[in-house]
Amino acid sequence: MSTAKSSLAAQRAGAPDKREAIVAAALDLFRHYGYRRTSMEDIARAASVAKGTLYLYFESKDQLFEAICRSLADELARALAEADARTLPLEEKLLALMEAKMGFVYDLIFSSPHASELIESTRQLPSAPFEEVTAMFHDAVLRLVRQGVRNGELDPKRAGLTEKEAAETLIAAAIGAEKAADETTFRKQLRSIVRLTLRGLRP
Amino acid sequence: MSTAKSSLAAQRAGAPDKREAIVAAALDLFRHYGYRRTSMEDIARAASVAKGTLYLYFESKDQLFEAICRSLADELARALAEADARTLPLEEKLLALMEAKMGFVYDLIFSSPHASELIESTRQLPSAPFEEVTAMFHDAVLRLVRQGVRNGELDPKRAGLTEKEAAETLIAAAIGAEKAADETTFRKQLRSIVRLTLRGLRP
Amino acid sequence: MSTAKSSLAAQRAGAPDKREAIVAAALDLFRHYGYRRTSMEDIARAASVAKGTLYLYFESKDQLFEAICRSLADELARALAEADARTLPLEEKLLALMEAKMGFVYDLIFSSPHASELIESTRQLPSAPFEEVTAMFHDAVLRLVRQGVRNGELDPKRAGLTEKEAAETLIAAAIGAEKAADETTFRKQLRSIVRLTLRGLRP
Amino acid sequence: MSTAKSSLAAQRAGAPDKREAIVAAALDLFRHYGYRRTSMEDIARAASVAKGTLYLYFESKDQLFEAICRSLADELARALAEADARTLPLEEKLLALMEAKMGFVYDLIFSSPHASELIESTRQLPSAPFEEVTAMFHDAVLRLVRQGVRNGELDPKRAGLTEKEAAETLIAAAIGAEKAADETTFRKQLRSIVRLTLRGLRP
DNA sequence: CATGAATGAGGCTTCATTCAT
DNA sequence: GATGAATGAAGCCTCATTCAT
Repeated sequence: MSTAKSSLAAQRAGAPDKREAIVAAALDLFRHYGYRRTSMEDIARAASVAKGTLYLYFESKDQLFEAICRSLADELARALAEADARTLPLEEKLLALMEAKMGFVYDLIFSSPHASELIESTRQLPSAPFEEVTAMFHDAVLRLVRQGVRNGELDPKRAGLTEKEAAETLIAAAIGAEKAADETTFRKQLRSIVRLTLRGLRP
Repeated sequence: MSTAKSSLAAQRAGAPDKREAIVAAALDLFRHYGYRRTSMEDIARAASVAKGTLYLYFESKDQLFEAICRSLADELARALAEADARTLPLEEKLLALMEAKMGFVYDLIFSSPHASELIESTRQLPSAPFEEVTAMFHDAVLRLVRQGVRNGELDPKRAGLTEKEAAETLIAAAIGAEKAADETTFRKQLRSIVRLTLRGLRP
Repeated sequence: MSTAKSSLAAQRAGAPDKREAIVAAALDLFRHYGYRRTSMEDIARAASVAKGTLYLYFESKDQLFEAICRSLADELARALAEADARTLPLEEKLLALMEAKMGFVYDLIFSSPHASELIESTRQLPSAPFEEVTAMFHDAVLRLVRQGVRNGELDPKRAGLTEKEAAETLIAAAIGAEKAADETTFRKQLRSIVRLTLRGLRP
Repeated sequence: MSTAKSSLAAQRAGAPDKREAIVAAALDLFRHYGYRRTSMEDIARAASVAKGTLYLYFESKDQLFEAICRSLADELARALAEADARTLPLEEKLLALMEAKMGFVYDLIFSSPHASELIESTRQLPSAPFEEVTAMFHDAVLRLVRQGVRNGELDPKRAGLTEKEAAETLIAAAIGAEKAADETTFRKQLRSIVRLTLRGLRP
């Protein structure tokens, strides 16, 4: 990711490269081996630092994990904001948002056999960072639904749903795609889910 | 401690009471505290047996976990078979199947804060037992879709999907409901998802 | 200490020998190397048990230490009670009490270069056990002083002290002997201190 | 951080300020938190220098501790010399010496809950500095006893002691006062001990 | 001289598993 | 079969010390 940037300035400021290296190494290991099967020793080795160095940047294994989650949440927020900024037809726009959100989860997390452990820990320790970006996502979908209603493209009432319920249902259904076994399946299922649920909301 | 207890019948069958007690205790603890935070000591205490006894019935903690999964898979299979045997209108029947499957996962597993850890472990260790019942479930939904097509109630082609793809999409979408925060939400979302996706498959 | 006593009964009761072995090993090591320079590993090795076994008998290093202090306090209490029970002339009786108390401290604790660390820790963690026996000791000396006054052997008022102050002063002065460099010096100094202070209290 | 500070004079002498600051900070921390609970990091922070700087002035944590002891020993030597120089009646003079010695220990060291740890370390690492001043103290008391004998105020033989033994006993008894729980008690007990032991040495 | 990031040995504790009774 | 005391590998974390800047 960061290739040629270890300028003197960066070095002076507490070697942020090292922090990044630790986060990267830890994320990689957590994804491949799970939280509990990854020891601080492993992380240190993977990041090419000494065990003690980890504790210069993170107070504990848990806090390192939390930092990773925050970092992931930030990245997800960026991807979502980008998708939200695009101007596209309804279905395309919804798909873009869904792909940003679910694809992120799928790619970075559920791609690993220990993803759910990551996600799980997410619920216990550092829920905050993810809650924020999740709220942002729900809001974007709700706005899209409202716009569709105004355009006459959608009519949630026909399906017995309020606008908000419709948005929540669209999201809930799309979440199912995260569990796809491979990326191709994931994209296909996500597209199908979006198409079917949108068709179900048509006037 | 326990010298002359348990009936002869129980004795003959290898004291199945004890094995069941262990499984029940372990399931309970795993659900409440997660796999890694539950020690064999805890399980033994909860099952009112000695630690060593656990190893008379299960080779290791992992194998105990696998046994739990098998037990859960059996229970799920029973619930699914029951739902599949009922005669109901298309939407009701699909909802019954979905509730059997997703509701089971939701109730028994996702209801706990450590559910995903359980599920995750599922993927690593004992995928087999769940794969079988999952295949059974997919088959039931596919049969339902085919029947709907024959009845003229569904037309996957209109949505650009084969019958099999339609079934997979219905399932994938419904899976999203598992993540609901509470049971009421779960049931509402599952119903909405089923309704919307089915509407999307109408001719 | 306990040579031939590991009867089956003893074994069954949680192998108290082992607990004693641990306490003995730990006391020895603490005395020779100090609390912080003695690792649980060292203690385990000296007691011929595995590291984990220590935690079957004591919750933590600190609690092991506290147990040692309690054990010492009990031993001291026994020695004091024994001395207090003897019938002797005033000076001899006082000396017997002092030797029981100061000698105990001297022998078991101050004999080691890390004694004060033991004592110090004593003040922080488990002061209770020692406080009790200390109170018992002060009480015994005070009773002795009062008896001396009744007998006409002592007259604290001549030195401007109440009976209680006289007792406290006798004790305080005797404490100084604990710091003697070797046992011979200790006994000689204690005797001299007792004699001089008692002479100072004569009518 | 500190670029252009400290006067040229200070610079020339090797910045003695800094060395003193370190010693002062370390003494303070050792007294409040004990040797092992005080990290080099803590000392550096309290002295407002970098951790590495400590090692420019002291080879190790132990040597820093030794330096502190030497510094304390010097201070004690000054106090003793001052008391020894005064012209006072026997009891007053002895009390002055005792207060200088025991009071110093009491104030600077036993005043802290970790005092004995300090004292203990004293015995291991840097006994030398304290031995010298201790010898000086014993010598002063011995001279005082001899002078008392010449004056006819004291007669150790009556108590069965040589002059040297009498001096050692006076000191040993006074040491007990160091353990007083508070300064008022300390002063009272020291005075009582001196009075009683001196009375015991009277002709 | 001064800095403080980096090091890594070493400490305490947990827990899955074994085995003598 | 049943027990639970014992084991010891492995984990997380601390901190005295070093060294490049």
